[in-house]
Amino acid sequence: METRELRYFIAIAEELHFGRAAQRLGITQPPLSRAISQLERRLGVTLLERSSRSVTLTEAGAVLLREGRAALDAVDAADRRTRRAALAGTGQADLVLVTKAGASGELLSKLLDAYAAEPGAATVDVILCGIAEQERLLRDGRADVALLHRPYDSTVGFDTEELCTEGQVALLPSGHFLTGRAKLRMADVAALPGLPMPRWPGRDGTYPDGPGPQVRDHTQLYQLIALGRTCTVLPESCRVSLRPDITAVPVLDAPPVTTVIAWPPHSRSRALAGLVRAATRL
Amino acid sequence: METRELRYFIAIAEELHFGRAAQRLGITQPPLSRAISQLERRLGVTLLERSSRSVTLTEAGAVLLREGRAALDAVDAADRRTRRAALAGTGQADLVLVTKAGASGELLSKLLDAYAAEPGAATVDVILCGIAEQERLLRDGRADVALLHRPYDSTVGFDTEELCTEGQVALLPSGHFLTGRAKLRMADVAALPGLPMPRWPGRDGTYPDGPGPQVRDHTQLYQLIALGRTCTVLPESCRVSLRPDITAVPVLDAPPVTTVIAWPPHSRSRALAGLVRAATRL
DNA sequence: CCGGATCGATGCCGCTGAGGTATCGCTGCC
DNA sequence: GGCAGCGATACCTCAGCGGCATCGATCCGG
Repeated sequence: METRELRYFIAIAEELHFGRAAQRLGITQPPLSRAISQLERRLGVTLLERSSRSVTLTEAGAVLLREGRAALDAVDAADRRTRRAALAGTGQADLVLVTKAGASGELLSKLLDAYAAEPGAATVDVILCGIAEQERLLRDGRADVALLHRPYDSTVGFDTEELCTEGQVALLPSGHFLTGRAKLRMADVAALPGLPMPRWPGRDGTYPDGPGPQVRDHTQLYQLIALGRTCTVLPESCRVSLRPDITAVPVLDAPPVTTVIAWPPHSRSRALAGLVRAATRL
Repeated sequence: METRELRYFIAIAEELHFGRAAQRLGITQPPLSRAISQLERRLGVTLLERSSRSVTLTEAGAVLLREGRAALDAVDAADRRTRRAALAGTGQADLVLVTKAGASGELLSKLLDAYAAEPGAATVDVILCGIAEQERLLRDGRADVALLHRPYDSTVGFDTEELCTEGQVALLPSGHFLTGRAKLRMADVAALPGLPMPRWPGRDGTYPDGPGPQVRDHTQLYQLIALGRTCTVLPESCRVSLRPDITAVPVLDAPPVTTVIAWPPHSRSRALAGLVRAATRL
């Protein structure tokens, strides 16, 4: 199976329309029709049900869509990582690290400092993004390593080392009556009248239903907390960069958050191994 | 990058010889030379250092070898799983499960029974093999799901659910003086004079150095234990199928072994989801 | 120091197959 | 029933893949 065929099939499987898929691929419709039926012939499998008015995926087609995406990501990763490997020492970044904006800022800077101090350390680029993108960046080779936070982030499919574990704190508007308490329980925070927990977008970009305000990043979140519209529970390391109009109170029974360094299991380059070593020594 | 180019490059990177690589690929040498230099031109990267008497990999070439193998495995997996998906309901196996021979026999049969009793259960094939092959089979799509044993097996790169945890027992020849004890410690077993621990092959197929006998499977192992040539520590579930000339004694401070069900993270088909559900309900 | 052997690169040719244009056949809709 | 939308097919062109012959560089034995 050639990657061209995979790309074609995935385009059709996503569009469910030969014409539009062809347009997206920058070719015309007939070669696309032929490529797909040839792929079906070679696999000995019907991938699409065509009814001259609509195209639908068969069971096997759905499998190939899932598996093919993963395979194409792997091929793209090979391409990108090879290109980047060739630039080593030219001032380009040898490693690309992704993490969530607003999380583990202190740990990250300590890690980068510690690694940079090592002899022969590679240069490290940092990308800040949402969790949904992190996985994708690691899988398709635009990034090499990530800082993730269990149990919030899934570490499925990656090799990991634990870096540190911390408790969680509730963030409340300063002056809120609960800020007088030295410690809280989840039940105290969950049912606060007038301060519903915020809703974060899922990995498909849509928001779950519920009473809380929609938030996309920590700036929005902090603003809404300061305004007295929401409250939240975050790892206690967020305290070092907290605005004065927000107060943090430890939540005893919140699950502890473990920061881990994660990378695709097969890609253990020398530079990556050095970074991981520096991280575990912190 | 096309899979053909990847296959060509990997062949050369492994052989480090254009002629032999071409032979292995079933083509002649000139097209291979051209394909590689074209790949290098397209990537903008030198992959091989040719000195007209020898071929060596560059840094970037080594990266592409690693990443390319993973990518090709992913493409092969897409191919195989698509083919198998199309055979659903034709009496072919819908799921292929791998595990080590001689481990968790009881758990496995309970799992298969429980799943088979579910409405709409798919047919499940079982492959027994060594740990080195398990990973590969899962990665290139010849298998869909595995039973692994932490901490012995690495679960890196896979999604897992824990099934059960058990202690470990020492296996000694019946009549050995230690079999009179109700419990042991690792130190008791490690330093037994005349009963050195056996040596298992690593994932490259070679045996580590040491005094113990080389073993390749449990039959060999049991034979050597019964002969009084070695002893070992295994999960206690091995007791149900133990020969009478071998005696098991609990080892209190041996690390507990957790049996997990593992699968590639992106491939969560309905059948697989059903099997995992049945497993967690055991 | 030279002739032969080895090995990768290059020039040239034939043919497969990928992509384009035009058109057909089917289907749902007004 | 006419028309529009959509995928399949027929036919053509040409890029590019693979094979053959050969070149140029390097190593080696004598």
